[in-house]
Amino acid sequence: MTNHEISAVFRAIGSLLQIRGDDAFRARIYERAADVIEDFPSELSAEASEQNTPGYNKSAIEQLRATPGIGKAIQDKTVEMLETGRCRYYDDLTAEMGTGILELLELRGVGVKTVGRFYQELGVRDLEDLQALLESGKMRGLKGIGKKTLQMISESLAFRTQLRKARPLWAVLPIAQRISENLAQFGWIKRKPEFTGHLRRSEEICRGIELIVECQDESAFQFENGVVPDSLQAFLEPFSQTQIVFKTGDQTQYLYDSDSASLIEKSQDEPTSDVREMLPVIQFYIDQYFPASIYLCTAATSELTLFLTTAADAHFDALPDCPSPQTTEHGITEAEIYEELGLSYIPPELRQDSTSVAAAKDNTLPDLVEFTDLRGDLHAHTDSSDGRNTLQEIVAAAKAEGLEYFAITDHSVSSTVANGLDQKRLLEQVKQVRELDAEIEGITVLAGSEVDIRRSGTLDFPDEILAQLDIVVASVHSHFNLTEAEMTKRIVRAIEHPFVNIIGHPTGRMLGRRPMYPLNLEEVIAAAAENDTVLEINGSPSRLDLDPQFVRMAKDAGVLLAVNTDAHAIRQLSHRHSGLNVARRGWLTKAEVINTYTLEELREQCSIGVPS
DNA sequence: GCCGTTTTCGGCCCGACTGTTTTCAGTCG
Repeated sequence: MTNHEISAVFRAIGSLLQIRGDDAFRARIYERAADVIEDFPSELSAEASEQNTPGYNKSAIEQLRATPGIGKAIQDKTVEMLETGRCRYYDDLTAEMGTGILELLELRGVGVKTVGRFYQELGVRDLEDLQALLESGKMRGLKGIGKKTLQMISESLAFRTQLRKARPLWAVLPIAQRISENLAQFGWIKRKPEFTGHLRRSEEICRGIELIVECQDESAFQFENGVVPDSLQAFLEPFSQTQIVFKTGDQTQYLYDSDSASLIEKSQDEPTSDVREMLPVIQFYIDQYFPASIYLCTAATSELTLFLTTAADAHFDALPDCPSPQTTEHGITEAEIYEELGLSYIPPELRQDSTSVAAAKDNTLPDLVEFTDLRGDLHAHTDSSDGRNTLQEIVAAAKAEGLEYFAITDHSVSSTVANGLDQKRLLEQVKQVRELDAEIEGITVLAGSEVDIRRSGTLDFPDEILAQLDIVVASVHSHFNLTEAEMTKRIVRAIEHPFVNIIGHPTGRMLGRRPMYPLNLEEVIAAAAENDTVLEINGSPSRLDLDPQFVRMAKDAGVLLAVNTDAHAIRQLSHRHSGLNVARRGWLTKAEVINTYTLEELREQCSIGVPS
């Protein structure tokens, strides 16, 4: 198991204990353990840490045990998970309570106390139970839950229900990776499975998992006599609660019967001429709601399959012609397919809608920004506010990543929960940053702040303080329930502030948790263009804010963007990757992303890197 | 469950603010 998976188990234990009404302090220990392991600097499993010994990474476990708050019980359960892949304590808890109850915690308007009451007093075990309860009217008159709260729960429930079919990339990726790793072990697979569909397009919200596996030869997916190889049976076992469909290339469909491990021919659908319907594929559901497709191909058909399955429907329909399924022995490459279609090559991230097809026809597709173009990060936190690492640690890590410059932007005083810095602490930090910058070779450290935009649009620090900073990122962290007009005015006011360089996570959305706050993006973008204020693409997988559609709007208005990590720990420096994906999906070129600038260019063109 | 002893139990608890409700749960990063 990976650190991430272990962390998720501990977090679930913590939540379940609270819902059941156990000791809150004990529950908190599990949550803290989840935090520690999530951000642990090395993988605890020997495999994941690439040590050759089987089992767990011994020195990492010792280091974990030495962490404050991690005791023997947590260590034992961690080792148990690394050795067996299971945690008996967790299994017992979920056997008693189910896992559906955890989904209720994601609802807005309720916390662990209310969910605990639903569970303990009303016997609610999942979203369906709650939905039924809401519809029955039994929730009305419940102590402590008034009309407004009820309304919020209802809306949030609808948001969650929708989310079962459309999930954030960060939630889907680990499942897809696990499936890919499981498949890769089988002898009939020639090389590691490849992501396609939503995953290959790097969509922030996925509606399915689609993988391509290249088989040794076609016999691997003809399934003659209804025989399914043992390895595939083992693979499909966890999904056998849902319908599993096998399609061969000739439009024959089979239903998989897990009891007899055999295929039963399914009544024929209407014949179709859509070549995508003729691809050999195994389709099933990850759980009740989320579809997965595993496309089977050979070396000769792999790139064609990749091409056909990467395009979103709207994009596919806009293609001038459908590529012919005939292939040569070596197979046809995607580049050759585009050439044949009379189009310039369209990067997977742009195969979302019809607009890229039109641009490919005219040869006007942008030259998209590349990961290697990124020179620095302009939004990161240390343990002075709510980051996990010290200034020295995270700067050293940024340097090791090859960054040329790195801005320290801890929270400001209003963000009390995040231990925001007051003026005195900020000025102390600025001094430390300047000292570190003078000391360290190979990277420039910038002194900044992620300043709260207050309710009225004023900033959390006076001008004479802001003037001493190299960079000011201004963000909204409170009062999310303003009207659209109020929120727009608030943010525009911050944009107009002469010392603000960048607006951080401009729409405030949290993928899978809450939608963006009401905001008139046209006005915000127009103001940013007018005032030369940069808008942020926040690379945190749970945000990915701005959304690509807004990135494109900003680009078209001539606004520059910053791809920032908002790193709260060293590992989160990797958020540059997810941020870059968004930039590419928003059609950005190198010149439109300020992190690709040299420090000198940043100073001259963005007034970043110098006190105001 | 963890920690640290006045060494085998007792204390631990992100916190200011909001909004709905009437005394407290939820929110924010």
